[in-house]
Amino acid sequence: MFTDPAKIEGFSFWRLTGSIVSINISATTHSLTLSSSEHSGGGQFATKNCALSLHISALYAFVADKNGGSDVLKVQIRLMEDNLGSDAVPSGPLDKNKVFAIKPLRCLVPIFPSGSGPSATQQSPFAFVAPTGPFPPGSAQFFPFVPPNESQRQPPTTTPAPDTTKSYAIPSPVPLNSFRTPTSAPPPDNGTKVTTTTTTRRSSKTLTPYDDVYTQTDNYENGFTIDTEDSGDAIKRKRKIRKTVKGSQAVAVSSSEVDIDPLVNHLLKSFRLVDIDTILQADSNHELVQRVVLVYNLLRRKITQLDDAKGVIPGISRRADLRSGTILMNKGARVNTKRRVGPVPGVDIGDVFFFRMELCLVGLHAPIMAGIDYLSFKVSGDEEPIAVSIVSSGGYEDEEDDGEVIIYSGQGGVQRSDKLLMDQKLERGNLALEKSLHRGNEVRVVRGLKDGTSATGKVYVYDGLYKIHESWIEKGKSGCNVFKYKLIRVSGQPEGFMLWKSIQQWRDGVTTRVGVILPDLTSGAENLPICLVNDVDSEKGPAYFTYSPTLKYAKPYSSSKNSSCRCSNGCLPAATCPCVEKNNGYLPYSSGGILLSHNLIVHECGPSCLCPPSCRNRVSQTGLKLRLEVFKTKNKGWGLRSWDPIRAGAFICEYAGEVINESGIDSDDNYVFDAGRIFDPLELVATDEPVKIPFPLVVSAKNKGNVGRFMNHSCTPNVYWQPIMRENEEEAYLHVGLYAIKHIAPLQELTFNYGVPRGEKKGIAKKKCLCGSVKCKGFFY
DNA sequence: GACACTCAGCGGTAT
DNA sequence: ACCGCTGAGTGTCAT
Repeated sequence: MFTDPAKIEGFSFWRLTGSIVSINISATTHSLTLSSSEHSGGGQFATKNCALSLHISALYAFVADKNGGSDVLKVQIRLMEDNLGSDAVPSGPLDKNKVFAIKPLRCLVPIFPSGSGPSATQQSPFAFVAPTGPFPPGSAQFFPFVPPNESQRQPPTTTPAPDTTKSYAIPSPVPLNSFRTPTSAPPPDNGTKVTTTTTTRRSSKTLTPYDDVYTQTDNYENGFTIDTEDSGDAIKRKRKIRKTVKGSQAVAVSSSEVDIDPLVNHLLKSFRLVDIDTILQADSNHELVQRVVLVYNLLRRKITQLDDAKGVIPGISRRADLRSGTILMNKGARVNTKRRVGPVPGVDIGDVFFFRMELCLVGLHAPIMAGIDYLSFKVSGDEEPIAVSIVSSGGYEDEEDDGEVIIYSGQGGVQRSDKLLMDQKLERGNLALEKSLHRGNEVRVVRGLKDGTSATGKVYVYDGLYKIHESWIEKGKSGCNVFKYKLIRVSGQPEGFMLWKSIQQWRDGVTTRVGVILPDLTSGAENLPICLVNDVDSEKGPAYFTYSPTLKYAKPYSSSKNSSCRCSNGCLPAATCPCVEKNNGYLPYSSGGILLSHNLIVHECGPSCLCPPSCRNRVSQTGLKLRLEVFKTKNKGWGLRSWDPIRAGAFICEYAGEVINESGIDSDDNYVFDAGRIFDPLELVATDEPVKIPFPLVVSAKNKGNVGRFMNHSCTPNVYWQPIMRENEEEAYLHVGLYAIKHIAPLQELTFNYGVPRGEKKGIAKKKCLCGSVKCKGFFY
């Protein structure tokens, strides 16, 4: 019981002015959150302005007698007083015996005892660091901590100023500690270090979720009323529950969506994404996540291709990324729809994504634009947002140090190019981050990075869980207030973004890749170097061969009446050129060089076409775009992988070598590519036709070849091959293009399915498959 | 080719 | 209704 005035000594008081919207008090976390609002125009409340969170050692609340007909809440707060700097705070005569009245007033003014006051003698286990700095240069103090100016001190005319000289009667005080549930225990401290550096503005102690909250609402005119557990409906917000249209109920808003509806249905059916709830019981989350992203990209690429063919039509959306996402969402083809704190099933650290929609579809981050995803927790009838994930894309002025720390800027403030036009407010995502700071909940972090392999694109890397350790307000470039949050990665997680940093350093030559045998095994034959690496054993390299980036034809197949194009600026999708027509009227590649659909044959422009080498229809002819490396695998000899992330549909490389006769296949040659083999059907298109090639093609890369020869077999590959035709007027050259099936994170091994020889081929022995996939057949040819 | 600028876009939240 | 660390395209500028 709080009866002895002496016990108040050593604690700070806050005189609470301003129109307080809510007061949340957690007996578990020993924190107090006061939200103040501003009376904005139109007689409405904007619950915007400031919230203040403090760690308190004890708090007592009382309901006083009726004061002029309305209840008046009187709150006495005791704060630990360590580090209180008397010069930075308004000091003055302070009667510590006071219990202050809280009424709907206009601002929040801290009052600290003078420096000569007695220091805290009761050491609380809860650290309280005074909100008085030091603050970094250029930063502003959090609003409530700024010494108030006179206008702030002035109470509004409509409400009486708190009487700080008059003592209130204290009717039977009830310590809030009594609200604590007896079973509530402190959370496990997941190795998170409690930082108490001098710059820490808040205690970074891990906090439990508020399991017990004393909630209060403000109706402004009538003062405060105490909210009991079951009377919070006034502020209950009903969450809108959207019904997703499932199954055959097509969305078909626009005519173009009607066109692709059969394709969508086919994709969903062949990828078994029709009724995810049932499927989930049998399939793993991982597989489902993969399939959703795969289907999304197939659909997006197909829509892009269809859009391209139509040309630019003003007023018609070209956002294939959004449209394909919407279609899948409406069909219910998404996973992890229930938003959650912590990891998302089926998504691993290091997974890459290329569109915000993908993050949404797999349940990693729901908003398609906003950087902060949060959800509301029901707390005693009130709702309080907590952040669950952020996307750090460098859109604001973020900084990061070693890849484990992020200084994240809050949202809002109307961002124009790189400047803020107004102060950010503690609302929405910012408020959620603030709450998460005190709750100490884990926040998923997605790093948005520039995709070096694409001119405009971005890559999103899931970097695992972080915790918010600090928050403060800074003045941005344009002088407006920006909220800043310091997030530190939870330790013990697999490498995520750090890998990207390492790769960047290898690329920049800052650090050397461990185990490099040759910096460029092509000796300059390709336009990018290909590293030879062995960090597994002492083998010095693969058997000798001659590097040749192109396919060597002894004699081309003859072709009749083939037309070449005359597109001097390169072939365009909407134009009618013979090369586009050969591809059934669609240019096979996107402007970024991504294969837009799976084709029976890709007809690229040939040697006699008049288009430049930069033509969009010459993707496989312009050399490597990805920084590849040949590396020693643990148990499969040498393999191939990429330093760059790879988008689904991206051209990786050709399978180069010497074209040989079918009959000339050497049984000892492990570097044969036979286009005539039977390949597992790819569920990539709305067709069940197997790949047909116009004439046999067998390539041996034993003596001569390119990086393609190092790509190993897998029963669940991430790469597939696609016949590419390049024609002259009289000659036809068939090539083997290797394309990414799905998005591939850096340093993941690139594999394709080697296929099964047709009929009984002598000398081609089964080899033991070591791909390690759950669907491994155990052998390959 | 590196930005600056523009704008439609849509799920989610708040009103 | 409003918001937003999109994404693609176009325009502008300094190399």
